[in-house]
Formats: sequence, structure tokens, C-alpha cells
Amino acid sequence: MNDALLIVEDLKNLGLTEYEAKAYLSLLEEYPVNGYTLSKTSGIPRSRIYEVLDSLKNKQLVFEQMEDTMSVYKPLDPKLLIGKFKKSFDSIFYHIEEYSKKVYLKEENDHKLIVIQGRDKIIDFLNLLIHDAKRRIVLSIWEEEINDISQALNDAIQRGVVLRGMYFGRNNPYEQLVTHRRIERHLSEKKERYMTVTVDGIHVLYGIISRGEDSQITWAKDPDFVDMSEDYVVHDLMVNLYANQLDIKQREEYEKFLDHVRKEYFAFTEEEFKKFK
Amino acid sequence: MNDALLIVEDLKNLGLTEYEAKAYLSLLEEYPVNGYTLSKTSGIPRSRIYEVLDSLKNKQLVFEQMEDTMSVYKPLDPKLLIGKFKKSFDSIFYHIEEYSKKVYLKEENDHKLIVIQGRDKIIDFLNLLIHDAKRRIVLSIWEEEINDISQALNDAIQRGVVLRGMYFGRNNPYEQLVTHRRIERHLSEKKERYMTVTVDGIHVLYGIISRGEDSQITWAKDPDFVDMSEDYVVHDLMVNLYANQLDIKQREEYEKFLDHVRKEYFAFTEEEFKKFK
DNA sequence: AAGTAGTAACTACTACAGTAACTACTCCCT
DNA sequence: AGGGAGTAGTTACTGTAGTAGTTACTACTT
Repeated sequence: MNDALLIVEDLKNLGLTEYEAKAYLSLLEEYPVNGYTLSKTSGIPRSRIYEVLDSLKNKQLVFEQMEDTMSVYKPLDPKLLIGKFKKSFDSIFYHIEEYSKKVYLKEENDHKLIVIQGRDKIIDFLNLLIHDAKRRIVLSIWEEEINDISQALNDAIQRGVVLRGMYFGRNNPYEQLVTHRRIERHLSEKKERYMTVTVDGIHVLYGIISRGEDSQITWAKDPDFVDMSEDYVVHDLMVNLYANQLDIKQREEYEKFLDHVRKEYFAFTEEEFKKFK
Repeated sequence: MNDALLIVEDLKNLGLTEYEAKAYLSLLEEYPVNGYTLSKTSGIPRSRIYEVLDSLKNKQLVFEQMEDTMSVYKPLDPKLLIGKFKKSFDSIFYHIEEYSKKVYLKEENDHKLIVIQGRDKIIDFLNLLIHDAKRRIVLSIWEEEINDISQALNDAIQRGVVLRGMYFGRNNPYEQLVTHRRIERHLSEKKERYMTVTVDGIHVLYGIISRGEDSQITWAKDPDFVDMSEDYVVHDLMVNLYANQLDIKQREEYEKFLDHVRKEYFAFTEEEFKKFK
């Protein structure tokens, strides 16, 4: 079973050794068994199995039962194992949170830019920010990237985060996004894709993304920069949504539309809105 | 700061090395800084600091910023760090849960007894079970132990779990528990304390608990055994609650009282109740 | 004799902690 | 102008603990 190998890795990430993970998983499938048998089913050398079981017993992930002459072992119910780790991690997280409140000072105005390289890391970081989003996500994104963040986006939408922006691709998966009107031309032309994502008016990620290591985006927390980036997407939206009307109306009408987009569609707060007036 | 040392341990439990933990924590307190400065504030040898920072950069817990000739580093916001680990652990837990559904078969009727030794491990395991309780916790417990499980008990009560039983001690902290009527005599006599705890009619822990390693309790999942243990506490409750009346009423009345206690006070389901008739 | 059950002692490898020594640059002092 | 002190970064090494993996042994059962 290849499946079991992945779970071994998972358990190692929880702090078990490879032997401990294998022993526990083998025990799940067959119990109660004695050390000798477990060594056979798990592939752990007989000479080591008792140390491994001892260590698991100590962590209360395995229990020993005396049966006349010999001991047999059984695993902790996996649900209880998960509960055990959850409890322990929750307390760790709480400690870290309390501690960081004391020593960590957020920079209010951070004008520095940070470069993140490599598609995997970019996607990872993007997911992290979206996961943490509380109010609004504005993006301008291509179909090649949308799948890699759709889970996090759906979660965000679920908990009431406003999603807005431009979608470059066919079969737009989000009604909240507007497909670019000249998408066919773009799709045939580009190998590299410009991307912008802003989160809660705090973070902005922008840059060029492609398949591999050469992808490179910039992360900024400068509020002006975020505003600018959101503005860029607002404009893009504007043009794409009202392109037809723009040809026949005057400049004033155009401005009204812009305000309308910002307020109604983009869910700007009054305060945010004032900054643009 | 001794506080920081504990957090280093916490971070190590999340999979960081000691140097990584120290570096990250030092960065929290002062950033952005270059490698040289960080090595000084964190106590990490200058010769190692760049490897450590590289590794942290790879995990995206630290970000590098080019500043004309040299690099400076800043930490990932601790809140995002917590979110990152939570996400990763949640997915691990999900994997384990799914996997265990496939391979793990719960024993329906488990008549075997398992011995747990050492006060710390007993308390730990007790907390684990209480944490997982869904319907009813019945216990007979001494004041020496109640504090070590009160957090878990309060959580359980909060989510609607029924708590019932006997309390051996002064200043009974739970209205759901009944203080033993001859507690003063008991308190002066005993060094070792008999304890019973049943959870959801599934688990029962019983045995002698004292201060140290010689404490030893037995864990059973045999349903009959659980019933018996609950019955023991019911009787104890009965005697303590209605002691006065017992002297003047007949046997019939006594039985009625017992039923009443089981049904009304103990929240037995009809099904559970039938087993006793 | 073959299989079962458990112990002891070891080798090998790796990750991490910890140290020493080197280059190179800047700034300040006299 | 030259030297010392502090800053900044790099290379290479030692030591150790934990883990993986192996071999050899005893003892008991059937």
C-alpha cells in the first residue's frame, strides 16, 4: 500500500520516528499482537521492536496488555490520537500567540518590498494570505493559477470575505470575477502571466508567474501601494464592465461609474472611499 | 527571559531546530536585521546563521530583503505562522482520519484490561478521554485530582456533556457532584485515593492514585464493566443523597428512589434503563 | 529441527550543535 | 599613513545524539 507510506510521512511530521509510525500503523490493521508478530507485519527488525513499542507506550499511543506469559499491544484509537495531538498543538499555538503579543511589534508602515521566488512558494504564500483574509480579496489572475488557490478562495467566500477582480481565461469559475473582454487574444499570446492579489487592503502580491523556479513576485505591505494595486484592478474592471457605455457618455458619467464600482461592487468602506475623492 | 526558552521548546515541537527557533524568536523582537546582528542577539554562532536563515527562508518563516549591499531579514507575522502550521496539521489529521477509517476496526466488545502507571500518565489519559466525551461523565474523585482535570471537565460541561458523581473533599467545585457525607473522616484517614471515572458508557478508569510513579489504574472498555462502575457510583450517590429517608421508608420506596436517580439525575436513556430492570 | 519470543551489542548514517580560522571592509584614532 | 576594533560573511572542521539497520545470542515450544 502506497497510501500507508504517505501516512508514515504524516506521522513523522507529528514528531514520531519512522519505526514508531510504521509500528503504530501496523497495529491499527491488526491488534492485539505481540512484539514478534508486529515486527513481521511492520517490517521493523525484531531486535528493535521493543524499544519502539516502549517509546510508543510512553507517549500513550500504544498500550501493553499482559496475557499470561507474554505481552500483547494495541493502538490508541486514531480519533483519540488526533485529539491528543490537537490538544497539544493548540496549547503550543496559544503560547506562541501570547508570547508574540508581548514581543512582536508589527510595522505599521512597511515600505519595503520582499521578493518571493519559485512557483510553489508563491502559491503557498498566496494560500496562506487568503486563508487569513478577513474582508476583501482583490485579484487579477489567470486560469493557470486559479485552481491552485480555489480551495482557499472558496473557504474565504464561505466565511464572508468579498472577492473581486479580473479573470484571464475561459470558463470563469467565480461569478465574483469579471472575465477579460479580449481574453482570446491574450490567451494565444502569453506564456508568462502577470498577477496581482491584494488581501484586506494590507497585503499586495504582484509579479510575473510562469511554470517554474523563475517565477518571481513581490510582496508589499505599503498601504499606498495596496491602494494603487486595487485601483489598477478597479480600472480594469471598470473598463471591462462598462466598455460599451463609455463610448457614448461624457467624462462626468465616467467618474460616476468609477465611484459606483468602488462603492457598490467593490464594497469600499466610506473611509476608504474618501481617500480617492 | 525564561519565557522565550519555553517557546523555543514549543517551536521545536512544531518541527523547527533549536537554532531555527531561536533565530525566529530573536527576529520577532527586532527586525529587520542582517545576519551578523541576528547572530549576536540570538546567540547563534555567526558561522551558522546563514544556513539557519536559509532554512527558515525555505519554510517561508523568514523573508530576505536586499538593501543595497547587504541582506536584511524579517519574520513572518506570528499569526500567519500559526495559520500555516494549523493548515498543515489539519491536512495531516484529515489524512490520518481517512486512512484509519479504511484500516482500523474498533473492537466492539473489549473484555481486556489495560494498566496505566504513573500519576502524570494517568492524568494525561484521563484528560484525553474527557476531552473526547460526548454524553456523560460519571466519576468518583478526590480533591487532589479534580484540579488536574477541571479544565477538560469545564470544556465538556460547556458543550453539554452531563457530569455526575461523588466528590471526596472540601469545597466541592461542581454543583453536579455530591460531596461524600463522611468526608471529614475519610480525609483524615487516607493517603491513597480510590478513583473511578466512566466516559459515555464506553470507557472506565478505576484504581488507586497517589502522588507518584506507584499510582496505577485500570482502563476497561467492557460495557458490562462500565455499567457496573456507573452502578457503583449510582449507589454511592443514592446513599449520600437520600440517607435520611432510607431509615424510615420501605424497600419498595428505596427501589423507586434508585430508579429516580438513574432516570432523572443520571440522565439514563430508556434503553440503558431497561438493562437494569 | 524449526519456529517463536526476546535481548544485547554493534555499525553506519545523518542532523544538529558547537568551534576555529579565514577574508574583507569600514571607521576611528594618533 | 598605519593600526586596531568592530562589522560582515564564508569555509571547514569536531563532537554528539538519535535513528536506522544488522548480527549474534539465549531460551522456550511444538
